[in-house]
Amino acid sequence: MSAISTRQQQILDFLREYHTDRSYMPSIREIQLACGISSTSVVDYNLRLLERDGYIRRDPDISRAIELVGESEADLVEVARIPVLGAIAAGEPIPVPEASAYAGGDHDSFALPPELTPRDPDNLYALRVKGYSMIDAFVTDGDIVVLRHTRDARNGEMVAAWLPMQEEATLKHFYLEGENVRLMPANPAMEPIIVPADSVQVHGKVVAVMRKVAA
Amino acid sequence: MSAISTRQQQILDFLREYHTDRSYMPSIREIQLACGISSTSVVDYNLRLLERDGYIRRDPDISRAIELVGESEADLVEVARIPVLGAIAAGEPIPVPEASAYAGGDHDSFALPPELTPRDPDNLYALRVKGYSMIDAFVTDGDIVVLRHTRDARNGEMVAAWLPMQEEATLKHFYLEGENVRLMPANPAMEPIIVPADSVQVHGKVVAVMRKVAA
DNA sequence: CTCGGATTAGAACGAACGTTCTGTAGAATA
DNA sequence: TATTCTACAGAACGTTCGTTCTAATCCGAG
Repeated sequence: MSAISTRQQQILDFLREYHTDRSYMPSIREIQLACGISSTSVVDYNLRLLERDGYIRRDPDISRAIELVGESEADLVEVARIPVLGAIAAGEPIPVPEASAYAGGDHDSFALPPELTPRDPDNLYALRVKGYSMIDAFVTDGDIVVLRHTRDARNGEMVAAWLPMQEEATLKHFYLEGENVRLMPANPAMEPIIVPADSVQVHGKVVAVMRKVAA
Repeated sequence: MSAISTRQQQILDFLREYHTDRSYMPSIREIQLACGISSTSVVDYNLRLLERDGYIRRDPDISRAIELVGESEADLVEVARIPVLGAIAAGEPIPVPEASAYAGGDHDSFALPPELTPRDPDNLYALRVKGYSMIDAFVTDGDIVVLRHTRDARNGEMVAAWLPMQEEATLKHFYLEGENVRLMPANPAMEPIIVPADSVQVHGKVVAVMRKVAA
């Protein structure tokens, strides 16, 4: 790509701005007006140069058929939108996802970055952490935990579990040992909990944790 | 949204297909042709219904100004790509971002979800956490910490600091108190560190933390 | 059956729009 | 100085395109 004139940069900037606003491209006369150009032929002239140099692509005879090549589209990333179903706190039952929740439910949603998205992005939901009861899992008040809804876990996986006897919600590593379940804190300095297998309700596996640090 | 007729579904499908191919929308006559409709007025009629029911949005008098609301555009999210400059560990100096790093450097990059992106997404970089020395900040091995590069912090902000005397990197809340700096662990059960202000190098403020939990 | 709303047809109008032609002014080149 | 290339200006032409008007057809409710 060769260097670009002020005029062409101006047009390019306007194209980007206009497109993010309206999701379609301006007409030549709109470019003319916005950039203070006195003739449509000048716009056409510069668009030709921009196309020759590979900044845009045009479809002849078609209105507003300008495409920005590369860049602008490049940092648009496809992310999984997952619903935030509610909060998880020590003494409160864990919200249960209904089938409808994953679709276009009226929940808040959260964009999980691709780096944290599992191969299989189904049955994911998120909960906001309330309180400081899960610091043994390096999770603190205000964090978002992303869960995959499942009723059974494999050994070693971190699960969100509800203990009906204790009336307690917790995030622990899961180990099934015969009749019992051992729930191991992520922090090895803390003590495990061992409870009968039938008094543990696994609500999902923890997939990711994210935290926005207050300014 | 009310139910949708076969014809309208057909048009909607064509809009999606056409848009992914060309990145702009078809004209009414192109819709007519593609869907085997005998009159442009029928296309217009059905587009009106689609707009009334909230499936699309149109800009009157403007060619090809049809927007698909929600869905197709919705899971494409503009995210900030931030460079991962290296690792942060207790006994190792904190990597310093060079000016070139933020641009098209050859670093790994990470897509920060919009929910965690600050108003001002400049000077952001990320570090991978090595080891378990920062559990008092609820940060553990393998976490990604997102930092905003700055040399001075305001009281209360969580910073990434390097203590040259102790040769130690740490994440703590920052409080300047006269000649000294008090570094408070996020976990209130831990003890603060108080050091002379000139023996603390603030490398950046912590903006976000993210963790992928092992399957 | 009749009535009324929903859907389709055909045609035409006029605005929006891309394109092209002619011409000018300045900078670069020789 | 003469020449050429770049950038801009103004106007006009011919499509493309959204819109509208009228009328026909279909179909379920009463």
